[in-house]
Amino acid sequence: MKFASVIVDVAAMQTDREFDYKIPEQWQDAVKPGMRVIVPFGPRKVQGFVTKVKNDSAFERLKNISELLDLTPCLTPELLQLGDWLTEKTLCFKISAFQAMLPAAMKAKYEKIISLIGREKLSEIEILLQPFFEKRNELNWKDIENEIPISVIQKEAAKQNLEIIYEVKQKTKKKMLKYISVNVNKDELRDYYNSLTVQAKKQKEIVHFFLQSEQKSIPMQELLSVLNCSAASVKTLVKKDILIEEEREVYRDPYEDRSFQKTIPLQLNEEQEKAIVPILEAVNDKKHEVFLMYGVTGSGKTEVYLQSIEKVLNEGKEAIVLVPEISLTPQMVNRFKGRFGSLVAVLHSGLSTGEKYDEWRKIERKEVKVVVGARSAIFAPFENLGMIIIDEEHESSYKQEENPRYHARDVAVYRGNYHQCPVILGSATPTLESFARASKNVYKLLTLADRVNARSMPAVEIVDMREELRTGNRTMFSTNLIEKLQDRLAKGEQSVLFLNRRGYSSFVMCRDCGYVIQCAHCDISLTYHRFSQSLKCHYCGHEEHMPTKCPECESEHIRFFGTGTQKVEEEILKVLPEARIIRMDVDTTSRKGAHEKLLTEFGEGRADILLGTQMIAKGLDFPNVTLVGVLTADTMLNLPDFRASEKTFQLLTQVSGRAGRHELPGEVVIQTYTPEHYSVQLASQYDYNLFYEKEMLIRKQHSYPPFYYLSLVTISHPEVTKAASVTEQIVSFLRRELSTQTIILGPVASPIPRIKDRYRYQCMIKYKREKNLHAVLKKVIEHYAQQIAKDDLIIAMDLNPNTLM
DNA sequence: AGCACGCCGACT
DNA sequence: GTCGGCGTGCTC
Repeated sequence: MKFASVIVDVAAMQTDREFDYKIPEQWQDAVKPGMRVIVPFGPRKVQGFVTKVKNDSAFERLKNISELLDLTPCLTPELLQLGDWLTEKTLCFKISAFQAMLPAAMKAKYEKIISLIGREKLSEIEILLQPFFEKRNELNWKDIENEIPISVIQKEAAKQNLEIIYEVKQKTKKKMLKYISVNVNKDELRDYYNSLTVQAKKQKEIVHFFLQSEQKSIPMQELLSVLNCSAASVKTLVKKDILIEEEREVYRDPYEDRSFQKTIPLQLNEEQEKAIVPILEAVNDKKHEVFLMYGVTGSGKTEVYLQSIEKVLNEGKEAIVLVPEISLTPQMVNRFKGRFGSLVAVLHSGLSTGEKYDEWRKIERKEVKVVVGARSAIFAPFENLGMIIIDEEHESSYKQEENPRYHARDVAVYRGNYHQCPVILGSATPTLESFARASKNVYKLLTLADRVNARSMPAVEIVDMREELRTGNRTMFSTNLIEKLQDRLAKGEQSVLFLNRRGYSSFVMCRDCGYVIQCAHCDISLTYHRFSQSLKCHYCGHEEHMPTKCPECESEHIRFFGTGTQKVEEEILKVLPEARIIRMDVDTTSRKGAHEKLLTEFGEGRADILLGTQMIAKGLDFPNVTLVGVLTADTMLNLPDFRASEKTFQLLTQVSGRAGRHELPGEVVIQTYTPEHYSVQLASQYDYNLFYEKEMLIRKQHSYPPFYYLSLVTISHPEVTKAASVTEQIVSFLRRELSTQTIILGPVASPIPRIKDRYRYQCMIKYKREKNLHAVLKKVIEHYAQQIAKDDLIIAMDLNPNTLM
């Protein structure tokens, strides 16, 4: 008799442990750790992951596993182990860690069905229920839960008139297609063809098709349409065992109808050559090393990636490439598919659940060797990993902002160590954390200081918008920028205008009394949405009408402040009426494929100006772009975020890199209200090193990363006093438990003190070495487990948070 | 989490 | 005397 330890799909403190089950006889040899199963759990059935298979169990009254969902484990031994690590490092539930590693399609869906036990009993049951069973024997719980009191159903269930069935369903199935293939050899087939009479015309055609065809099998649909015959005649042949019918899995391929221009490795320049040598060495020596490839925009990092991967493939190994969601553009995909063709799987949020699942299946079945994808692609179930690349290493989207709050960079280092393979972090503006590690030789620094073909970085001009205002220019464009735009228009060159929306919202304010309209449930101002003429809250979704007069003073001078891309577009057209503008923001790119369409349009020169938000900051490479304008450089600087300067520097550098990437020289105009700020100044001079030094000093002064590690505990509750008092208790507990060198700040109200009618307090922990931190924080959660479950208390823990909001 | 069980007040 | 409210505890 064999037993399985199972982690069940119930994300809760009390169920966050293994439960043992008996493995039924027929699956004794089949069940392996890492497989998904369906198990009875209390009165219901849930999905679970087998973590161990063993010969005994300490528990006595064991139940049987109900169903086995996988033929091969979907979690490799490595991923199972990684699950333990994730659970410990991010303080999440084991089940959440497992689910984060798999495509959403593999998460179970639960259904509750009420089934009538015998038709003859229909008259016995509650009159209320009878009409529902008039035509059918089964009802979906969802359809009746609001129609009939639950007690009625429970009573009938107790009387054995009804049965409640708990079903576990898969979100997405494999896409199956019916295939027809030949079941006999060519000679037999020919004999059979000759034996057919003239009446069997269609059958003859079908057999003839297979006789002259190279392929042994063909999708049913295709066969029918090619020969214009009916399914009946095929069925006849299947019945006679000449043909055979089978279901086969097919992939939903999002790139099916696209062809990729095959590319060959480019000649590397001296710098690239110097950078790739240690990488190839590490591959050769099967050595785990982390490389920080610090390469200015346009220095040809991607070509180094491609040639490194080529080496890895030649060694018979696999590679993972992470790219930020936002720059996972077709341009980027093309570069990888162009070089490695069908060996590449692509994983990003633009794909449907089914498409993502299919790409993942290609990885699982080892049909691809390279994965290009966003954050979660770091969990690709490769078993022979030879390299992990994280492009744009500094991007904050590599950190998941929900449980498990992991950073893909940390997972990459873990996996690199497991597989003893190199990890490459690439960026033009590395995070201070990574650059500091490179300075201490923890990471190996590879530098690409020049752009390929020695093109110079575009000249950057900083425009002081306060000065503009003083000279009477009240528009959002400086005279300088308008002149340059006009110039490009005249020359037929293109411009990119970047509107920094982060940290900036279009709030509504009364010009008479200064009243700002806020959300009723959150302490945050509402955002004006022109499209629906309404005010929305970004945190809870609350929506209300745009008022015609101020709710405070009844003044009619109430209007919205702030700038959306729509507004900017209108403003440009006032000054440059002949300009053709493409606008890119969440509104214009929400439809599938819209993003790509707009970029293609711009690339083909069908517009003069590309106007957009964050999403145009990186990856774009258009030869005709010679001007980049940043409308508001400093909106982020005012956020309560210790990384504000770093993010501003990164963004300005990235955006500047969009201009003059080809023959035509580029120019950049940065508009700002704080031109003297070092992040603006140094970005304009492309001086990363000086920025690094300056920012490091400030981080040191304030005990922020990379000098200290950071953890943030956020406590929320519907009552202010409760939230505050619990935070107070937690802070004093932490002060007792943690070392004296550790800095514990709080309790303080969160930067956003209330979200969805919940008051938020936080406590910040700054530490250098704190061996027991994870255990201590876990103790905190355990201590409040009761209140979390019953009293609507939420304690959120973020180890190494990206933002302090 | 989601469900059953059980204890208490309000009702036929 | 029963119905239904929610607090408590368990799920292999």
